[in-house]
Amino acid sequence: MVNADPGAARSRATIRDVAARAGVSKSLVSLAYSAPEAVSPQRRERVRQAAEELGYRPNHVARSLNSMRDDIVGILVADSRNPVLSEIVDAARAALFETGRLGFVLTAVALDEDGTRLDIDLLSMVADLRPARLLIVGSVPEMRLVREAMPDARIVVASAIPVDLDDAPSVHADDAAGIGLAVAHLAERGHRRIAHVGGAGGPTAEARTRAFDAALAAEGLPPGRVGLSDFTERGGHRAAGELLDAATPPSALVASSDLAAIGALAAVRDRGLSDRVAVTGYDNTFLAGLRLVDLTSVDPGNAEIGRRAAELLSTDAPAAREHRIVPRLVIRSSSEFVAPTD
Amino acid sequence: MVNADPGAARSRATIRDVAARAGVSKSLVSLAYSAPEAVSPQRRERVRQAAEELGYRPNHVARSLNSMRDDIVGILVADSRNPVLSEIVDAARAALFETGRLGFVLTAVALDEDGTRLDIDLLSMVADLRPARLLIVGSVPEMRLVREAMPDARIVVASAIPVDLDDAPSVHADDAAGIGLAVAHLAERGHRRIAHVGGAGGPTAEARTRAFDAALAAEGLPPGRVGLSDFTERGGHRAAGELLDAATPPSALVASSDLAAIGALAAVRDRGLSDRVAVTGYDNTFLAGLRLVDLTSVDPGNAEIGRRAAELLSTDAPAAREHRIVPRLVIRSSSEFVAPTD
DNA sequence: TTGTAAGCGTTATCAG
DNA sequence: CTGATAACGCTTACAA
Repeated sequence: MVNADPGAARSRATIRDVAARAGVSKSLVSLAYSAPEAVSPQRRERVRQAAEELGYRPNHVARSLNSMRDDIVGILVADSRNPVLSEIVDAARAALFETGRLGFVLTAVALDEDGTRLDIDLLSMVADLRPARLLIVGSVPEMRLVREAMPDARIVVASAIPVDLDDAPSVHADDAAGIGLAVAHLAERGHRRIAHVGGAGGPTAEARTRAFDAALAAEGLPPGRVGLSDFTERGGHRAAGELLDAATPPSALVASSDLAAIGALAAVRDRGLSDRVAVTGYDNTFLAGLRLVDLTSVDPGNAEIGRRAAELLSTDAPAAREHRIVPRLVIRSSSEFVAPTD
Repeated sequence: MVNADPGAARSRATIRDVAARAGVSKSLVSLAYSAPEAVSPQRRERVRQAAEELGYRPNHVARSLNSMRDDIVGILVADSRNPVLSEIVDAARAALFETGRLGFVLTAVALDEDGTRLDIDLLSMVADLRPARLLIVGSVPEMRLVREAMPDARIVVASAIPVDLDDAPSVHADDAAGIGLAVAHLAERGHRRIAHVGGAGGPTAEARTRAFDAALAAEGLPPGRVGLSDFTERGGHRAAGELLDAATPPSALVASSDLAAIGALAAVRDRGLSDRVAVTGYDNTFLAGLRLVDLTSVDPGNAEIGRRAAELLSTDAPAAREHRIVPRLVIRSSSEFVAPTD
């Protein structure tokens, strides 16, 4: 049998193979990886070389089996197709990589007949890997279950309010400030009848609507109408249509998302009101930057949210419960013009 | 010490706890999961009940440590932000779920200073989980390394041509047919000077360009110009601009992606040529369906690609090397009108 | 049909 | 600094 040949790399080399080749014990090899400074330089080098020759890589699974791992961090993302969340994830991954950690991203949310549910199987697999740190990106449902599955992990939530998870710091954009920027910008351009397209689709939407009301008041403007819309293009189109067809239509629309804003833009265009009705979006996704769209949008600073979250995750120090990132407004042609005087 | 109390669920229940509670041995519990029919109904029920009471879930990591797992399948996606790939992944996951398998998605590709590279650490972690089956979605670089890391796994490639992986079946859209649909549609509308926006950005782009040339010939049309563009909006905008500013501009543009088409649409609009120059996209992503865009696009049938891939993955039977999914054309206003006569 | 024992690859403990 | 030895949670021959 060929298998009898010890040199026949049947499959991956193990720590034993490395030890044998380097002429040391298994434990020394293990040490050489986990606490290099505790091993004499000569031996360390021999181990390194043996490992290289054999193409050895430590088995993550075996490691996770008997100790919590601080070198891997789980990233649970609520919706893998949401570009906002993707940006945050990418930034966080890059930052984690800097600290020498391996971030693996899993979409642990499944679409159920009635809404979204946490995929318990996937969650338990993540838990089995025993990551010492976990990043939750977006509004993952049933966060309590996450904590139960990983009672000892440090958890940070990005771009969502932690629910049932009162020990997890969160990093998110300051939506009130963001909406405020949009409203102030429009007011500055002379708009006085500003309406909101949004308010539906979850707590984030509701918070943005409240921020809208507050921002109008802060600018000394009369209360604005709200066309109820979720974050979708269809919703924005419908809501904007209703607002524009009213007796006294607004001259500017502040939408709760870029998609809703794009729907609103279509409604505006359909009525021949382009360059008469301003529109602003939210999130400054790549959509806003498309030449065909060219939408003024609030940039929540997703990359910074990701970085800050990674930072909070990497430390062991206690952290403030809430971290607000300051948004900025990216002005494009959808709102550049001055409000027409009635 | 509280720990002395065996009932104090320190953390997750293990197979031992279940065995103790059910009054059987560990192995029987294991058997009850892996080969239920080999265990007497009474014992099986007792095990089931004990497991439920303790909230026991098998530890995936421990399982993977000593046997290849056919219940989990790894999904390697080339670019988590590509909506086309996301659709395929979602469809595949749903189909895998039907077969009782757990599909976990990992983006194993990292952006390097020079291009994309496979994230070897992540790949080896996937390999450590020992999935019996692996789905590669999109053009993952260095596929050879994937095979090396998992020599015994069944691999299927979706939406990409397997490179260095001659034993893996692939499922992808029939791009030649797709481009053919777009060209035929335009020809039918009276267009005779049709140009292509694309050709750059990888083998897929090149294949689409060849298909474009062939399609023109098939329609009996003269060869068309190619404005070199990658899949991005910026690329499409630039390339379309050049084509439109030529001495004899085309009356229709066939783009290699929706994004490139959207860039082209902007170039068309900027020149006041809307409703005079038709544009078609490729992939029929949600972008094409936005009212503001309303782009005719080739739908490659991503959901079906995902389903077929999952199907091929789930069986053990040898499969044909290449599976082509038939695309269809979704006609929208960007190309509905009849070509203006010169 | 059930139980015993030996791994899977690694880390932790604790004598040398 | 090194090297046995015992976990980690599970599967899987092999015995009973």
